[in-house]
Amino acid sequence: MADQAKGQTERPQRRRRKMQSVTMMDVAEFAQVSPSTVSLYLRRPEAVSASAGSTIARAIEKLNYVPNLVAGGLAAASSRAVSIIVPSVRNAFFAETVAAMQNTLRKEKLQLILGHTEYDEREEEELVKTALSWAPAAIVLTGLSHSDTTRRMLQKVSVPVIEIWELGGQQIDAAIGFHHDQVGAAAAKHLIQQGRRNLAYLGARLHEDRRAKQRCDGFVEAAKSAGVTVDIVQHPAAASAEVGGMLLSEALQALPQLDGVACSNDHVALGALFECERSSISVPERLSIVGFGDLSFSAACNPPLTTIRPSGDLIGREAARLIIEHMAGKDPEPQISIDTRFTLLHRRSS
Amino acid sequence: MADQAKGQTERPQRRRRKMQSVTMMDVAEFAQVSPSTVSLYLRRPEAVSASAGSTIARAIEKLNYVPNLVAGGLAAASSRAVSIIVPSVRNAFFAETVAAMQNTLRKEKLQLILGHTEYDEREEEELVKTALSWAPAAIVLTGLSHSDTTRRMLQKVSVPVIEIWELGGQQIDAAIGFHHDQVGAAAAKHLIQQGRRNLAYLGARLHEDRRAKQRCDGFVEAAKSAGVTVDIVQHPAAASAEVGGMLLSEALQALPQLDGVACSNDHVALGALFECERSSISVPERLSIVGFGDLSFSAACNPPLTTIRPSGDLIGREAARLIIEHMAGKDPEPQISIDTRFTLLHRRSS
DNA sequence: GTGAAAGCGCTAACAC
DNA sequence: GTGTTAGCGCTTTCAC
Repeated sequence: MADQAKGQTERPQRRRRKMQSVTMMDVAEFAQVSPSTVSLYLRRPEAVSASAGSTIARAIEKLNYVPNLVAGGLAAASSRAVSIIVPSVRNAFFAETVAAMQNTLRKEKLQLILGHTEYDEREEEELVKTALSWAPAAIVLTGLSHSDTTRRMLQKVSVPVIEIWELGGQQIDAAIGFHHDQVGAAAAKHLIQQGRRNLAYLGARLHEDRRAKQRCDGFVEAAKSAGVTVDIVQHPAAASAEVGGMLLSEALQALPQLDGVACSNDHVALGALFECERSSISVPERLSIVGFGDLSFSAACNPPLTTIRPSGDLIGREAARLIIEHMAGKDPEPQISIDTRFTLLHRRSS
Repeated sequence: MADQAKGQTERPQRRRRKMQSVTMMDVAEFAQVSPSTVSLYLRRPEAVSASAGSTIARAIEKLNYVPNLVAGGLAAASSRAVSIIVPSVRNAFFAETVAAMQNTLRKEKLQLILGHTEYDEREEEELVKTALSWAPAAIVLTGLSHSDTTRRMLQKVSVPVIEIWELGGQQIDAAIGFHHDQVGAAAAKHLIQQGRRNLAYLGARLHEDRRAKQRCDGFVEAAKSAGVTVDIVQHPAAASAEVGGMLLSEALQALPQLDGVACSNDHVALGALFECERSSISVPERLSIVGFGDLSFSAACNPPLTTIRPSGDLIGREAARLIIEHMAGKDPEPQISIDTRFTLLHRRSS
């Protein structure tokens, strides 16, 4: 299987390991040029004469040559891989960013290497270490909070580091995202503007999800400084509709006057909506609900959910852009931070 | 930044590229052993004497050595990377599988390289080609349907290929998943068992999503052979609650007698549920709804959604297991196919 | 159990 | 514009 399409007397005593069948050298031989010309053609076709170019193209086609990126990465001391580390791709927010990055990077033939921290800094540390051993073109992390070791490793290294989905802390190099406390504040302001005076924040996994915590804090602070009643009701489990339902009934019990809630995200908000339905609490008349995320169901539920959209895809595209520009030799301004903002979508749940 | 922690007279005229600061050779020098011993220690610690082992361990620690997996991959002609190609990680089903794989593979220090086809065979072909150029330890594809070129490339290559999320077609090598037509049939049987006689399938993106189509076909066939009325209502857009609402009202208009629907997935089912709420159609009294996926909201909505759970995480774990076993030298039976089954969760929407 | 030697397939100076 | 040359950092025989 390994030896077809190759001159049979060429390398007679190459040791028989599982090797690549057709290499750049084979292409070069076939096209009657040197390997470096082939290499050059592959990376910068315009730098090669038209005639040589087309001969090489034909040879590649004929031999069915697939370049070995591993070898290329070793020789160039930097691979065409980008390492991205997120809490989990099960989370729709990060999935969207990963998908957007991948879709932009693939046009440049860059590969994404994925890692999941599951919200664990130790795990992140391991992931960063292995990521580094791939000599990636860039490494993308979620959030600004990392272990000291992680931070040290990353600072020592010449790979560009991009932190996503959070702004407003100490960043290693580039950061792309938004201020989560501003999200919380926007939700509070919106509810107050709607005449609500007894607020609560329904929070899920606030102890682990730093950004959800920031949104919560921003909410509480804005409410307090506006002089309205505000409370936090939370659950240690991950955000889900089930948790949302539980949190809302708990909140209602604690604050019978409750007339406005903001939620960790739209899953929680959806659960709150379901709970209102079960308890015949009319939304938004008796209670206003604001979510976060603008997930796929948010515009379709009853009533449609007022929510804050974070543009996770923009984050991914911007990250990809930074990486591509860096590879093109453009030296990025250090410590750059890009605010992708967010949008409050006022729908009928408030 | 590249030169610290290294003997300064050792390699005086190494050209100044962006190179790794501390290499295996540095570790060997420091530990007073040969590089091959270090290499051996790293891969099979038990094959090295205890004393040498601990000296090397200390050297690694001291120098803060991070192995270069790219170089290793080149020398070994196979990298510690697994390529996984899915339609999109935005889709919760594939996200779950990817997450499960990653979580299993990471214990073996294997990396996941991710690619998105966006349901495009041409794109898949490109992705497979680049995947191959990474000399991955294995390559994982979604579904059994690929372009001829893709299939040919994959067959010619010695990398293990695993196709996931579909069973029952012509497979390249290993396949892990379930029969989607059986899912459809199970939904139909369930509805009929509940006394429903006028069924419809609410399908999203049936022209692109082959597996959704199979579920639909299985549904229709089972219904027909049971002698009940059945219809298909579909929309070209991706599955969403919005589409679900539209499809249900369309179905209701076409079949006023309609008393049972199965949906492309739970997003569509949720939308149907919302539409019932808006139109005051009581579920399940007047209409039964069955979804697919058991997504995070499915148990929490009103009424809780009867659905079919596909165990996407099992698929991921099994794929990872196959790969790990293969790397351990275990020759897998060729053309193995693992049926991960599915479970119908009877909740109150039917 | 350990080391010497020979690459893996490619890139990037640099000379021509 | 093209070829020559010298590695990139590691793994893997094969002796010892």
